[in-house]
Formats: sequence, C-alpha cells, structure tokens
Amino acid sequence: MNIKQLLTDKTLAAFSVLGLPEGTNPAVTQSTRPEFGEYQINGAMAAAKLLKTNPRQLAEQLLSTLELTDIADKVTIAGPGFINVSLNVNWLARQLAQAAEDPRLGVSINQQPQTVVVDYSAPNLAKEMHVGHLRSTIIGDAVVRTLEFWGDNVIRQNHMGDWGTQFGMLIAHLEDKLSEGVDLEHVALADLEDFYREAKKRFDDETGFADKSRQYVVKLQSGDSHCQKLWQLFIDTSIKHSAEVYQKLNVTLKHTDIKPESAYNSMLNGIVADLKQQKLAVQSMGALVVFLTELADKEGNPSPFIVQKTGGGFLYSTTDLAACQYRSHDLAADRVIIFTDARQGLHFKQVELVARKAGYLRDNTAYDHCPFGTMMGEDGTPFKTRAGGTVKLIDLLDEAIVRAKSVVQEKATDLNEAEIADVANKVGIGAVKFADLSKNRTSDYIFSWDAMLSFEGATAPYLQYAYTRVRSILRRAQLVENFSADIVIGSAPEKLLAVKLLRFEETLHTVIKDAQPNLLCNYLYELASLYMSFYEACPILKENVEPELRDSRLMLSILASRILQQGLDLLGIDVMERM
RNA sequence: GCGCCCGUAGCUCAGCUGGAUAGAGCAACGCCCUUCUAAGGCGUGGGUCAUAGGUUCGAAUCCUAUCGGGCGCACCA
Repeated sequence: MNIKQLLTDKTLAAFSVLGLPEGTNPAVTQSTRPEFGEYQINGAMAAAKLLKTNPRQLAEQLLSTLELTDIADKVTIAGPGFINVSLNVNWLARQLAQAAEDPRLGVSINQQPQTVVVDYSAPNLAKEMHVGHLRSTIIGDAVVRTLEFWGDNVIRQNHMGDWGTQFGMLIAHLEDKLSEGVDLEHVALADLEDFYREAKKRFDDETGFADKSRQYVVKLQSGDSHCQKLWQLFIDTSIKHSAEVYQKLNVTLKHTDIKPESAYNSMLNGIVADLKQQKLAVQSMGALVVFLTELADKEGNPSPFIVQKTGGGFLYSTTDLAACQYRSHDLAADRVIIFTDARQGLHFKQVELVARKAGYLRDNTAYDHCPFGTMMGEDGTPFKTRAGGTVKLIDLLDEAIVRAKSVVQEKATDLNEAEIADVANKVGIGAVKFADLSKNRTSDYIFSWDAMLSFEGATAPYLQYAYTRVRSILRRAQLVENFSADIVIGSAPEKLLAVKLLRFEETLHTVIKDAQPNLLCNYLYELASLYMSFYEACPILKENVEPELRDSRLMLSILASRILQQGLDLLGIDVMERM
C-alpha cells in the first residue's frame, strides 16, 4: 500500500476531469502538522499560477471533483489553496488488515523488474580494509537488499582493486623477503598492513626500489607466471581478510560477487584500440588521452582523460570503461549504481561521457555514481589515528562489540553468557551501521567513536529495543498460530502508529530512487518512536482492557514488529528476542 | 585559477518535486518504574537556516554574488 501514490492518482484523475494540462504536478506530500491531517495536496496552487486563476477557487473545484469516499474522513481547504486530507480510521484498519495477511507486509512487488548492477565496497587488496571502506560497503549493501526486496534483478559487483601499481611494490618486497628465507604464510603475509607499510617505505626511500616495482607491475600485467603466483598470494590473503569483515559486518557480499579490476584486463587493449579507431583518443605528451570539451574550463581547454599511460600501461580509467561495456552490454544492465567517495566524482563524470560517446554504455543504461563524503576526524581534518595511521575496519568492529558487551552486561539481567555475546554482537555492529547509514551528507562525514558507539537516542539499539519490547508482549500474549483480529483505531497514538505502518512502501521507493538508506533509517526510528509512545499510552495485556481492544492492539504490535524486523533487515541489522 | 560538494539549535544531523508556526537525537533542567523490558516515556529551554541581493502568492529549498570549510583538476585508485 502506497497512500501517497493512491492520492496522487486520485488527484490526477480529478485534474483530468477539470481539464488541467497533462503533467500538472499534484504535489501530494505528507502533512507538515497534525492539524493538517495526514496528507496534503498542494498542486492546486501551482496549477492556478500556471493558468493564472484564483488558487483558492481551483482548490474548491478540485475538492468537489476528488473522489475520496471511504479513504478520507475530512478533506478541507486551507490558506491560499492547500487541500488537507484526514484519513478515515476504518479505511486505515482495512489496509492494515491486508498488510497483516501479506508476507510482504503490504508492499507491492515490482511489476517491471530491472537489471541493476551495484558496484560497492571495492577495497584495495594491497591493504586491509579500513574505516574508509565502511560507507561504500554498508550503504551499497542496504541499497542492494532494498532493490531485491522490491523485486529488481540485482547483480552485486565487488570491484576490488587487485591490479594497481602498488602490487609491483608488494611483489618486489616479497621477493626480497623470500630470498632472505622468510616463512611466507606466517610472517610475510600475517599482517598485510605492516607489510604494505614496509614496502611503501622502501618505495619512497630506497633508491632503485621504485623502478624495480614498476618493472614488476609490467611483468605482472603482461602475464609473467612467477609474478602472478606471488600476486595470487596477496590476493588470496586479502580476500580472506575481507570475507572476515563482511561476515562480521553482516554484509551479503560473497566470493562470487568479486569482479576485480584484473577481470577486465583482457578487454583493455581492445578498448584502447577502439577509442583510437573512433578518433576519440589521441596521443598527447606520450600518453593516450580523450579530451572532453564538455568539461572544458573557461578558456576552452578541454578536460583530459588518460586511457593509456606513457609506456603502454593501463589505468583505472581504462578498467572503468571496460566495466561499462561489460555491465551495459554483456549483463544488459538497466541501471548501474556505483558507491565511491565523492573525490572520484570528476572521474566518473568523465567515464560516463566517454563511455556514452564510444557506445560502451547503451542509452537505456542509467549510470548513477552515488558519492559520499570523505571521513573526517572530530577536529574536522581528514581522519587518522592518534599515531597518524588508518584505523582497520576489523578493529573498529571488534571495539564496537566490546563496548556493546559492557553495556549489555550492565543492563540485561536475565541473559546467559551465550545470549549476552549474541546481543553484544548484534547491538555493536548494528550501532556502527545505523550511525553511518542514517546520515545523508555527501560532504564531510565526521567520525566519532562516542557518537558511533553511543547506545542511546536515534541508534540501532533503540530500534532493537523497541523490537524486543513488542516481542515480549507477543510472547506473554501466548498467541495462537495465525492469530488474527479486527483492528480498531480509537486513539491518537494508535492512528499515528497505523499511518506510519502504512508508509513503509512509500519509504522504500524513495530509498530506491535516490539510493539513500538514511530515509529508511529515519522512517524506522520514527516508527519505533511512535510504537514506544503507543506502548506507554495504550495498555494491551493489563487488567481491564476489553478483549477486542487488546486483540486490535496486538495486531498493531505484530505489524510493528514485522516491519521493524523487515526494515532493519534491509539495512543489514539484526534483531533479537530479548536484550 | 577552474570545477564539484557543503554551511540549519552548544554538538551530531533530518528537512522528500519550492508550501502553512524549520524538526529529531545528544548535552542541560523538571516529572514518570508495587502495573506489558526505564537501552524507555512525558515536558521545558535553546534558531538572523553563513551573508547580501533576486525570482513569487510563498524560499532552508531555485538563481546571482560574497565569506567560510572540504575535495578534485595528466600518466595513483
């Protein structure tokens, strides 16, 4: 059930009867204040402006034409031409009854599924995952889960960085270590982060090492078997690390979703040859470049986009073009969504321009780069540890779980050790994810241990707690299988909760359209909050509650718990029965 | 220099295609556990929506300029 859509359709029908031009925006929105009902139709004012008529009069015409019998109790005109709709409680109750019978909780299923390729997480395999990978990984995963729930055909692609220049450096360093007789598995690759730091130091300081590294890249990319064998060791180690992180983070990415940069290697020569042949790419200062006049500066200097380095090497631009070709043509994607930080905005703009011109992206493939902000420290400067290094993601998650455990032990009195461990895990991970997912900012993202691991207010634990409260009631009620009862909405908290429950689908659509899970976070928080108010104000299992009223409230509780669980699951956050 | 993103309560952030009196959480201060889990609820205080113009019935939202912050602009990804 999508109330907003329903009212939009009704308004459009009325517009059509009134002879308003096609495309007039009904502008149906959720009401801004309780006294304005639940929805308001603002389209009359804009339409009146267009037709140069009196908005109030047009609103009155619209009102007499609108067919909202049963749906609305009261439809009134206010101010310059607002139309306020107050929904009928019996109608609401019927919609809720339908949602309760539906495994999809009343959310309709996509009638025209699209093939959507979602590129997310994409860690650099030369290092361990650090906090900078958090956003792409969990935002991408939430959007993927939501798209799948809606019914799209989703193809996850973990565009792992396994082919870059750093691997030359790592291989060169590893080779030296091996010649010193170091035990490979246990020493050299035990801590990829340390290993990377050592190699980087040599790359920067040691004469000759950088050149040697570059030679190794060329050897690797041209298929040298010895180099590939060493390279494979890094890849395997690193993928193992990332799998651990994904599991701990409750992220759906699997080994089969990995489509790393190296997977496009065989396409790169062809891409470059084709760009030359199409006269899109030209030689410039030794490199092969596509000049983009669309992105020229004020003096008319076009923006350069290098597709092949001096000396013949390929770069990520080449790989991303190949990825466009593969996704749009081979996978037949209707939409490609890429989650990376905002610093790559220009790059993806360039990729899309070139890919469209060259035909690597079909016209009917949407290409959505969804950026997010750089991680900042609490002082507003780029985020680092006190020692000046990066924070490993796995360490962050472990700390979250430890902190959660101490809170759980303090608050939960009747849980055994195993239950405490389980709750701590779900609360800690949930808190980290919710803190991040609930933010919309595309610029600065301020990282704060305290904010992230605080378990009060608008946080995952609040939602999880709301869920356990509902479940506790449902357990006590000892409901029979397939319990069902009439829903009667008699009080304000019940109506507020009812309307919110019926806005689940509406919310999911906005999440999908803009690839913004924070909208789902807001919704779930408001739902939990309204349930908490309902819980305090509307007794259920207490004495002197009429059986009909009790059963109706149980129905509302069942729906609330199911939507909370489903919504949190779309965010990749688990719930539990007790906490 | 050019370009992109951003500036909303003390702090962290919402605010959907322009709508009515700009909302949450944290922090502060009251109240509410013999009664369905107090990780909770109810209430109070807190705002020149960076600034200045413009567009219009109506602007936090759109346009222009300025100031402030972040980031990006040729062989890293």
